[in-house]
Amino acid sequence: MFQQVGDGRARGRTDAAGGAGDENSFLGHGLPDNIEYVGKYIVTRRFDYVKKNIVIPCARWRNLGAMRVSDLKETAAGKEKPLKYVLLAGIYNEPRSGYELTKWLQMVGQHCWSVEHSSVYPALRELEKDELIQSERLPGTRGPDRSIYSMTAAGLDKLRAWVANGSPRPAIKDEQILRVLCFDLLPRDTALQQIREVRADHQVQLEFFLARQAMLTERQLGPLLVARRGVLAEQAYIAWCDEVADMIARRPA
Amino acid sequence: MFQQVGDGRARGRTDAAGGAGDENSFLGHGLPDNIEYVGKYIVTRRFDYVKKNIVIPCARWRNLGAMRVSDLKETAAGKEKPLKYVLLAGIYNEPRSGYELTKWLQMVGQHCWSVEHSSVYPALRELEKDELIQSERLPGTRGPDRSIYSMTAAGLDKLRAWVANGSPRPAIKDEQILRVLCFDLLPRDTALQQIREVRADHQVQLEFFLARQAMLTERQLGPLLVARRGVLAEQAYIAWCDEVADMIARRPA
DNA sequence: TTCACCATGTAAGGGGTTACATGATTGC
DNA sequence: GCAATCATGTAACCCCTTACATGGTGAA
Repeated sequence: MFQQVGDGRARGRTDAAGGAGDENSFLGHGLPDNIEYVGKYIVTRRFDYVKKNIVIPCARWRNLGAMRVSDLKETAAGKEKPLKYVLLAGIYNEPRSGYELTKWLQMVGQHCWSVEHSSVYPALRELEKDELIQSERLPGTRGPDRSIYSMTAAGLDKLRAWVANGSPRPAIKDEQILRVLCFDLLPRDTALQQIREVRADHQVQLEFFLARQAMLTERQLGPLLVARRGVLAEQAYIAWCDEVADMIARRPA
Repeated sequence: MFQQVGDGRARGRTDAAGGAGDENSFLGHGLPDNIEYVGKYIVTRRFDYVKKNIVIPCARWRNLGAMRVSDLKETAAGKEKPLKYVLLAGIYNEPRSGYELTKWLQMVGQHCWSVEHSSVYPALRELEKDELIQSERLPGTRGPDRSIYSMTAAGLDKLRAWVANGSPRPAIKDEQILRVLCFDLLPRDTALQQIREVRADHQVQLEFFLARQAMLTERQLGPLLVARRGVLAEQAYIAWCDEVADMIARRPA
């Protein structure tokens, strides 16, 4: 019940602290409350090994190391990769084909989770294999037939559990901000023109989200709020572009 | 000069259209203007193979296929992975160690390019090997010595060329927006509490960027504008959270 | 003495993109 | 008939995260 790590370097204790009576004690220390996924016992030697799903407060365990954090992984049960939940969310709002999900993510989902079609189709097949979604073959309005996916009861439960959880912070990769960081490397006019082009691109995005917002009512609260996020995010980006342009324009060179 | 693809399925022409006189013609068609990186000749059979760096307008080339788009890759010369430019940008603004760059990206660069330290150190070594940066060993103020990296002339040129280019659109992964999309799966109070927690987290971020903005002047225009982006982005996120909370609160269930 | 932080590294693996592939249908 | 879009798929590979690793310093 207490697995020894087989790398020959383990120097810690390997005896079990187990037994029914001391389920909450480990080598004399009480287990901290904020441990979320615990199989039976925890030993780790570094605070920074332990993030996000499993939190252990500090190096109190430092010299006890024999078991690895990764041994706990299996206890974080039923965790799917994020894309699967993204697809479940898309299907929940409206039964969709793989093609439609891809388009939806690339248009509407621009600002939350954009992926290529080559990731979507395999993920859908896995979801169907796990019976979280089901498919129906329908003739295409134009073009070939497509498989329309819809939720199952199990899928709905899974999605609900995911929605109830907290999110990690948004992960953003935006090279443009870093280019602006180095704008003093460029002649003023080059910089100005670049930021104008960026602004124009976000203006197009903004208009898309505004149009989408206008199509929706409070009856479709979820999609409306997602569109609102698009509007607010693009407006903020455009406002920033304007500030950048102003500041650059006032610059001497 | 016109490479035949060796998969046995190539059915196209393999004769060169080359020669000094017809540099801009190919099999009777003029090359479109919007091709950015062209080695010598292009044949492709799908529009959607061709993205971002190389743009070919349509299936006009469809039945000419013999060469693959990937054969063009080497012509997009000197392209490094984005992280390297990110690090160059960080070092350009101020000589920094790997540890400092990691911290900088995780704090200041939250909203543009956050990475773990295990990606940073190898990338720095590659940059140094290519002589785009140089390092100096300095005693740590507290803790062990560290390698402080600074730009070389070659690195500065490389960075300037990158800054002058356009950026791809920001890539964002934000699960929270998709959770909101499905908020009607949750009891109203659960949803409200979740969005309040998210708001609080972004409030903390906002205050960080406000403090940083207050530290900077127009003398350090780049860093100031990056901080401004943080402020505007977080304000927009908080405004969205408030709208979400309002809408959810007015909801019946 | 413990805790938190400083500072740097390697190995494995995951999740995603890119390139490659096919072929039907509608619109100009 | 060319162009664009609909619709789905596979294989290779890349970048980054996660986990694992070491060890010094300063504050309570």
